[in-house]
Amino acid sequence: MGGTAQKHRGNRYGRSEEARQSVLEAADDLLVEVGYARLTIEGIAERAGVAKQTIYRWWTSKNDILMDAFVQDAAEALIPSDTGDLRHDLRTHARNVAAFLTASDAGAVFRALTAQAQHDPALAARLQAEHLGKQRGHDRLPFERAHIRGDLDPGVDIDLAVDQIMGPIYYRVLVTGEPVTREFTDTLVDAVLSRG
Amino acid sequence: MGGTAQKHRGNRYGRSEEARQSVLEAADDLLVEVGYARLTIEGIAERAGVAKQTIYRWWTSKNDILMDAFVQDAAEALIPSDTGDLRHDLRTHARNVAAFLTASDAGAVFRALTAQAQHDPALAARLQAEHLGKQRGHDRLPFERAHIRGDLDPGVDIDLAVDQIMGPIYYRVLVTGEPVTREFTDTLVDAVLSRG
Amino acid sequence: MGGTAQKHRGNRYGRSEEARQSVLEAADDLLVEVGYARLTIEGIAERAGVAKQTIYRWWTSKNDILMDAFVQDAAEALIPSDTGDLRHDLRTHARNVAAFLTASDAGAVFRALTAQAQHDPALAARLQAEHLGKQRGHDRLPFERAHIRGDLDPGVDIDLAVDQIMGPIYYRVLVTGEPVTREFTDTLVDAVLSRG
Amino acid sequence: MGGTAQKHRGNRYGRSEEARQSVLEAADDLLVEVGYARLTIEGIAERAGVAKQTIYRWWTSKNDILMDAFVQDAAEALIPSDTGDLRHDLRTHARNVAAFLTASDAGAVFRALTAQAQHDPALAARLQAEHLGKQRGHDRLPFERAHIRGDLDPGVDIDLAVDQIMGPIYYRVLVTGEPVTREFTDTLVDAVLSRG
DNA sequence: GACTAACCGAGACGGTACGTCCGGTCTTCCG
DNA sequence: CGGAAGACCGGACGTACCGTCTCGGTTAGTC
Repeated sequence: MGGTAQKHRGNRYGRSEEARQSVLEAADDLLVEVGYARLTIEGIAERAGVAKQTIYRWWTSKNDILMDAFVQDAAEALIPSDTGDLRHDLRTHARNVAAFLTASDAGAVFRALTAQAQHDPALAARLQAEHLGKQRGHDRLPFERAHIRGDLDPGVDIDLAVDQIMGPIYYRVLVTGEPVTREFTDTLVDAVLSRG
Repeated sequence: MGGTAQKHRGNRYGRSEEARQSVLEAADDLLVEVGYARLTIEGIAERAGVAKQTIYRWWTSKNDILMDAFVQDAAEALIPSDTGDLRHDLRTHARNVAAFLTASDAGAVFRALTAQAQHDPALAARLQAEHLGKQRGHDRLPFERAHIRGDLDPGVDIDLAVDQIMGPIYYRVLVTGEPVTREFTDTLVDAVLSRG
Repeated sequence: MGGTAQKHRGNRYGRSEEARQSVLEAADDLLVEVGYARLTIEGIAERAGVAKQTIYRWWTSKNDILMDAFVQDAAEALIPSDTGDLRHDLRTHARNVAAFLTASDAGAVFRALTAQAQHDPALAARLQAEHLGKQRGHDRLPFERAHIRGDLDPGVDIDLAVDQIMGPIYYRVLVTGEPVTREFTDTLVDAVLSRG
Repeated sequence: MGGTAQKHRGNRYGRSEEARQSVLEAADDLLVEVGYARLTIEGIAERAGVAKQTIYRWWTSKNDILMDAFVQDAAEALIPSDTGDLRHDLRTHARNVAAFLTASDAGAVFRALTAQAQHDPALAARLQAEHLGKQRGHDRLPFERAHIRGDLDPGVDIDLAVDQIMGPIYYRVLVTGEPVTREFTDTLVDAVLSRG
């Protein structure tokens, strides 16, 4: 990315963008096909048509690869709309988050990464820095816009409100495994907005 | 236990209770000492002073062992008190759940199991059947007691209320990694009770 | 053996003859079916319908079992005929030895035992004591009978003569793997008798 | 050797000659030290300072390793001298064969391989192809040289003569366990030469 | 236009742990 | 007290990946 990697196949002036892409795609595909436990670096290398050493030159672990793949895929996702109607924007955003987590390939990668982050502080930090921080910013957006518009009760703690909407969604996905319906997300939004 | 396993060291009339205990304790200890990733069945066997085959005779995987260890440890934990005051009981329970998740050895095992359950449906099912189902029952108890006492607004959806309190707690623990303070849990309880 | 074992199934008055026979037959059968390398004590026990401990109570190793099985089977075999004609008796005996080694089940057991005796001195000693010593006596018989009849040149070293006939037969069977034909054994006999 | 394996430590252009040698020497040493039965591939790997997988990459079994070790060691051994005197050359050769079989490390490996070849046809074939065939050629040499010199009775069957000398030697070594004395081998040679 | 440093594929290597098989021992209950 | 059953500790099996290390080939800027 960025401009260092061009079309060459790799030499002292830069890495092979082609190899990079092959690896990320192979990792994505294999995660979906065989699952996290059976995802191996050797398998990724073979599927990508790349030497194992090439992977070790640029990534430190399979989590590192998945993290890159996830960042690339999920880069622009999950920015809430801005219709000027707080309730509507929140309801739509909550639904989108639920769909992302339960129905998309990127969501599968996210769940795998979140799982591994439980026992890998470095991964947890990267996930926080490169995704969760930004995502929290997105999750706060509807409230901040409403605040600017003057539509928001000044007593509202935005971080708490975000936790109260997002928390139960992630809880169902990661812990209880229950389906996350539209009724459920709408109710969560309404509960937060009806308070105060 | 149960009557099948007695004092013998294992023969055709039953397994060795001593070996069973050694394995579960070794697994617990090693998880805390070296972490999930470096927890191996060979390591458990060595620490427990047990042959590897004895482990494979009774358990199918290291997750299976951890599940047993967790069920044994967490069996009686996290039952909410009953003071007759719904708000008080909920606040105390929420604090206890948070402490369990973040500060106890059993909580560490739970987080590891929840993580692995993301890519192991069989483990997810066992976790649901042997812990989460029962725990949800416990989490509902304060509301049900209040309902019986006539202290609860009849319009309250108990399952939703539980998700709204527990969801954000697990979300912070498993996803964002933020600390779960007493203020946070109290506020969650109050938000649920103030609605309607 | 001996008379201590009768029809009972094993109690304080002696071992079970039935179990003994089952084990020896199972060992014989399995040796032919799966070969020496895949012959296991557990396999013999299962096939014989006998507990492993019963085998360990009476035998020390699978070689020990095979040795018993072999002694029982080959007990009366390979005694040379006595027609009064040294050349004829030797030729017939040499042919019988060759047939035993190459074409019989007992011969297969013998070859397996001889092989293992190369790296098991205890087995070598038992094989010598319980079979080879007796067999050497049988191999010498035609010469001794001829000696008594006065048909044998007094200068003949009987042990050497036996080695010169038997040696090449065993050599072909155990080492070169060449077929041992009637022409070959007849020639060996003639060569020994023509000398002197 | 031969050009494929050079000084490198093993890469796609060839294997590590150093590892190959370590394994063969470790196998040789351990066979003598602990005996065939206690010779394990793990033991060889540890002694050789080599990974188990490296052994499995290049050899199929411990017999395969021993076969390689034997071929390398015994390559040039046991070629009979050529003094122009058939009786003398045969006597010397017979004594050398006996000494090889009973007193040398390579002979110990040979006996182990011959033993295993009884129940391993593939090993028997390799032993035949890579050693016994060549050795039989060597064993025939004195007779062939004498034939060329015109010193040999044309009626002599060389293969039979070789069997009559070598057979009893191997028989004593592999079967009866009797010592193979100089008198014994000399007598065998004389018996073959005095016929006709 | 030859040189050269970094990247690339390929894959051998020393390791660790896997899950299985079997050896030999021990314990329990039955006959 | 012998035997059936089978759990137990121990150790080796053969396999799968790990992460490291050469190799020879390729490529693009430099001299």
